[in-house]
Amino acid sequence: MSQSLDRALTLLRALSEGSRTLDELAAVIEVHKSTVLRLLRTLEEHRFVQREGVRYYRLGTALFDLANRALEDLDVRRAAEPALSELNEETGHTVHLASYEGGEVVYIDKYDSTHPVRMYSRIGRRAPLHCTAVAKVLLSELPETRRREVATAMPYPRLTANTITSPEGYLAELDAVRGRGFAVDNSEHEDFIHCIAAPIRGQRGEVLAAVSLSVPKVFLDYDGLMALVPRLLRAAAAASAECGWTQGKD
Amino acid sequence: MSQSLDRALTLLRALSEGSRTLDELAAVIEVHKSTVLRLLRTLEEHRFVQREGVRYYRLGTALFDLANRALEDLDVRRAAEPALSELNEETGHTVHLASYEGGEVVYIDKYDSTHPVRMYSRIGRRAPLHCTAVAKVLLSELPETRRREVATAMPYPRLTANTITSPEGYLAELDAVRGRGFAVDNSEHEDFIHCIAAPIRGQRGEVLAAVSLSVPKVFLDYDGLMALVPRLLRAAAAASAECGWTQGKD
DNA sequence: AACCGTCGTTGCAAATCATGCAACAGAGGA
DNA sequence: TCCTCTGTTGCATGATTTGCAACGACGGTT
Repeated sequence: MSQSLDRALTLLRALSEGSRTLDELAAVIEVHKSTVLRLLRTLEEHRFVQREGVRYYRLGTALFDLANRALEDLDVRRAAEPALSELNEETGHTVHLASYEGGEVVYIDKYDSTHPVRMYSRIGRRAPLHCTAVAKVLLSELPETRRREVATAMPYPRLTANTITSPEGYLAELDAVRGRGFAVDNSEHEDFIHCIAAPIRGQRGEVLAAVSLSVPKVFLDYDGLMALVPRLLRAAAAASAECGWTQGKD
Repeated sequence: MSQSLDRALTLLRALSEGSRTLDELAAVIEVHKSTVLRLLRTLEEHRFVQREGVRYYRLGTALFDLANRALEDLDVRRAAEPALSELNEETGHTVHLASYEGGEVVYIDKYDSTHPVRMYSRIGRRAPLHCTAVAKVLLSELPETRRREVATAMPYPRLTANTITSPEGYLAELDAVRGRGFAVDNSEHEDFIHCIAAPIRGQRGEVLAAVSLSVPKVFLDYDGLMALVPRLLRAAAAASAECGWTQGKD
């Protein structure tokens, strides 16, 4: 709708992959370099980009500022922090906090494993819907019609031998998740990692976010992972309590 | 230079303070609300903003993604991580990593205190130049002329009884910092906290970033803080080694 | 040392693109 | 039910942005 803005945002995305020169960027959005130059200048004024030497441009500090300020404002994140941090320290494994935002599942917090072997993840990253425990938790409590819409519209790329690859299979899995109160990713995303996830609920019992524990299979086999479920549920309950959830406490 | 882009970026900044409605935003940039609507639509397409219900807009997930991807690409940050994390675990105090980017000192990483009393800070935030240990470290090794330019141009708001409030005082302090290899913020920023910081160096000995330890005065008095200097310098040296620094190792 | 090529930068003229207006729609409250 | 408040759309106007072409700075090569 707004051409110049559209172009500028595309530039930012390009820059997120690393520094670029002026006409590399011009090639990306297919316009004259003088046009890019002017866009970059406004972006620079607002500190969204930054010059690196004379030739290269990269993302600027305003982005860090904006993003982290917004993250901080997420109440769930603040409220869940103590419980998740404790879960991370006690188990030593990677803990993720994810939430459902505008049709996608996004990692909004992360506590790295204290073990030397770590998995790769990033705050702000979008989680695949069909093969992660957090996504299963978050989608499992959508209204049924919406759930079906999403499940049929989304892609099911096979990533490992265990990946669920059909809407029917996925919808059945969501029902199971809702029934037992936690979700499992049994190496459906990456061969060497499996995860469990549980919901964090708010005042009215609605699901605000999902906590997950991700464990390399070399550390714990499937049964070992299942043994962690009570600990995970305890953390999720503590976080939920902080968010005003009272149901089930009586 | 680019009006619509300029306006859109201003909108983002406004949204970083919380959700806004359409005409609240229109008031911010003083344009017709239809104009804002169209800008928001493009921002929404790129996931820079997100609708919350039908009335409110807030920042979207693309921002988190961009910012954290960019942060991750900072080599210093990755390289320093193990050393800083260890420093944080051993001392239990808040560790900050800051770097000098385009004329400002920005926090690029943070390890929270394990003590219940925590200080407030945020990744992406800009640090005041005249009263923080990290800024002193980073500015102390600028070329002399540049250093003087910066020191005379910057403001010196008095924040505590100890705040340095003149360019002369500050320049002298920078010389001292360079001489002894670490910087101190002796409650110059906030009354109840004092900090020490040291440089992380790269291949050619240039300062890439600064590590700091921030300690509430109720935990450690000035002498206690000074006793931590060797531990801080050890962490800084370890991080420097990871960044390719070899000088001084022989 | 002089040349050439590459890349960033600027002034200008043309028209595209963004803007404001005014009218419509839909939700919520009185 | 009516009224108000807020979001949404179509359209005409012209300000804004765009591409061009020429300039300048830098670096590498012969």
